[in-house]
Amino acid sequence: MVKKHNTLLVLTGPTAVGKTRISIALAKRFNTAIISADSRQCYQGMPIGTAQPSLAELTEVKHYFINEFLVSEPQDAASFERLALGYLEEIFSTNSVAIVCGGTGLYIKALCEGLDEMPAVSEAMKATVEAGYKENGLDWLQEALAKEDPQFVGSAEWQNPARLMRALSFVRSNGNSIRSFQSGLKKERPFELIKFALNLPRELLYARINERVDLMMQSGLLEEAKAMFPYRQYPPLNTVGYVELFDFFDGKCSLNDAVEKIKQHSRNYAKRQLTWLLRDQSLHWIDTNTDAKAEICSLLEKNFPAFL
RNA sequence: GGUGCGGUAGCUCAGUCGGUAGAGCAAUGGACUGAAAAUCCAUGUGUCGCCGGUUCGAUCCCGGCCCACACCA
Repeated sequence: MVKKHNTLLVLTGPTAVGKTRISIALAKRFNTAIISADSRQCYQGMPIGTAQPSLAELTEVKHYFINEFLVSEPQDAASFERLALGYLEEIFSTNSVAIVCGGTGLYIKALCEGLDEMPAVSEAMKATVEAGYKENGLDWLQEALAKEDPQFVGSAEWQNPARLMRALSFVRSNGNSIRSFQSGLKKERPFELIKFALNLPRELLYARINERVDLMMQSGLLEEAKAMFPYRQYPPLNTVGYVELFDFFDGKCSLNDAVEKIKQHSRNYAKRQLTWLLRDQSLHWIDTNTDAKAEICSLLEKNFPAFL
């Protein structure tokens, strides 16, 4: 028997565009599993705020990287790349099609193109640098980098403390500039890729986001956030839907204001996702206003008749 | 009715010792290879409540009016 090429179907798009529903339909059609590419749905204890698939959906179709980790064990793009490649191997052992679905563009890029290999930075060093920044500010970070990592100076992200802290803790841990590891080269993957991005006219998307936030509140987001409140210092809780409610718990704003902020920040987030995604020339864009599933299938038929 | 405080960007406010004004948030666009639902960057003409007066010139000073809030009756 001739072995068919394994194929990874990627389904992405801004938050609340309707990815989950369509990914389930596709998974059933191909009788395969779904790998979530979502930097927040992978944690336990926040199913409502991160809009995880429902329990029914999760039993209907096998999902990976959903509800899998504690918020005290933060994941990142590199761990996702490693894990997802493992999941894929498992899926491809019995199936020639796999689906990745999620809105975290960097994770999808990590899986499809790979991240450059680089040594780890110790947690202790991260903490030291972060403390230094908190105490001495951005100038301190910039000056330290100017001295310790001249190669990084003039970086496009010279004002971005998150990037600077990583760069500084990286040189201090490894002795070399993080830049010397960043080749930007794409890795070869042992499977075909077909990438879809779902979208909606902006006004409609924003209306859906607003509605979904109200739905989350009706479904118990407030209680969920209350339960996660003790873990707020963990990075995964630095998430739209939780930080705003934490502010409410702190007495910084009314519940109503918090909910409005969640909507607003979700809209901002959707725009950032779109900005990232729009640069990816390999994406097939699909308006979910139309019958997205049919559109995807017809595109698949055209490009990859072997599947159907 | 009286007194006080205020009316400036979509919102909250700052400011101009008189030369037509600026922050935060929002909005819009953008960046982003180990926190990515994070983080960062760019973009600010608005009858400075209305009508008069003083002045070369008023959003700023003066008078009147309207509106909001607080307190006193």
